[in-house]
Amino acid sequence: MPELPEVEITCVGIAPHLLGQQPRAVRVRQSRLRYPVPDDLGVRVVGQTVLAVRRRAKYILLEFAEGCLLLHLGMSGSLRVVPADLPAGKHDHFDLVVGDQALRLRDPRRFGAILWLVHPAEAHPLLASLGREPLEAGFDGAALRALCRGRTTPIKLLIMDGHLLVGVGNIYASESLFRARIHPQTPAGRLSRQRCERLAICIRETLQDALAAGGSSLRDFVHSDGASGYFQQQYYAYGRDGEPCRVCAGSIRRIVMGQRATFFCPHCQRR
DNA sequence: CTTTAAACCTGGTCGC
DNA sequence: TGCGACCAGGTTTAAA
Repeated sequence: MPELPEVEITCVGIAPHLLGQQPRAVRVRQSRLRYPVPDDLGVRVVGQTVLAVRRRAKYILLEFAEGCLLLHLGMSGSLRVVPADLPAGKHDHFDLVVGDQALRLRDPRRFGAILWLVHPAEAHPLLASLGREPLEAGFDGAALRALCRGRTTPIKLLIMDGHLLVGVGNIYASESLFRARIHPQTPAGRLSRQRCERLAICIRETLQDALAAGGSSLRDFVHSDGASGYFQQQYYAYGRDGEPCRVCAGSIRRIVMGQRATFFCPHCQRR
């Protein structure tokens, strides 16, 4: 699924279609997502005004006076704004109908989520324990170093731990570490101040570049207005097992960390 | 507390 | 063409 940049772009893409609007219906075609879709969603949102559309970590939050509609795209989810009468496809599980349009969730793998959070939404267990936003002012080398202090966990797993830092998924974790020239298995607590500084910058740059590129191209992601997928970003490491490093021409390696594929250049990236 | 693996689900690709 | 094995962008939960 989308990582932070893709979720952010989705959020920005759908917002103008929803802000200030009052949904007139919800359609739940498949309620068995990651969590059961609440059956009283319609009661909560129909006729209520969308006051804000925002992102926290990889969650999209539609704010209403009484609570928030929380959307998560899981591994394969996408949100599009489509004509309200457009026939739904096999994996189009949910519509929020606004005027003659519908915000439509498509999610083949059904790891996504739709929940209703009463205010204060931030107190909900899913949101309460979330880590720092990497693009927020104040996330710098010192902040990252504080997260790393005393931890032996490999740095790649640390920057993917949503309770510490949000938004960095499997692709951008490998990409950020490549840019920072840090070996993914380096124990987090053993990174020098300088390397923490560099990694913090590289994480931000990696995410910013993806944002600028319109999000990485992903199999299941489609732009919110229905345009075709994103421009395919050129990765330095991700998915390039056995291919030449773009910096040193050495061979990119694939290992498994935390059950996830991890790509790095053994020559450029040091512990 | 930390670390690790299993679980949720569908579909695409690859080798035989 | 079919079929099984393996892979995929996330995150929670349970077990060790």
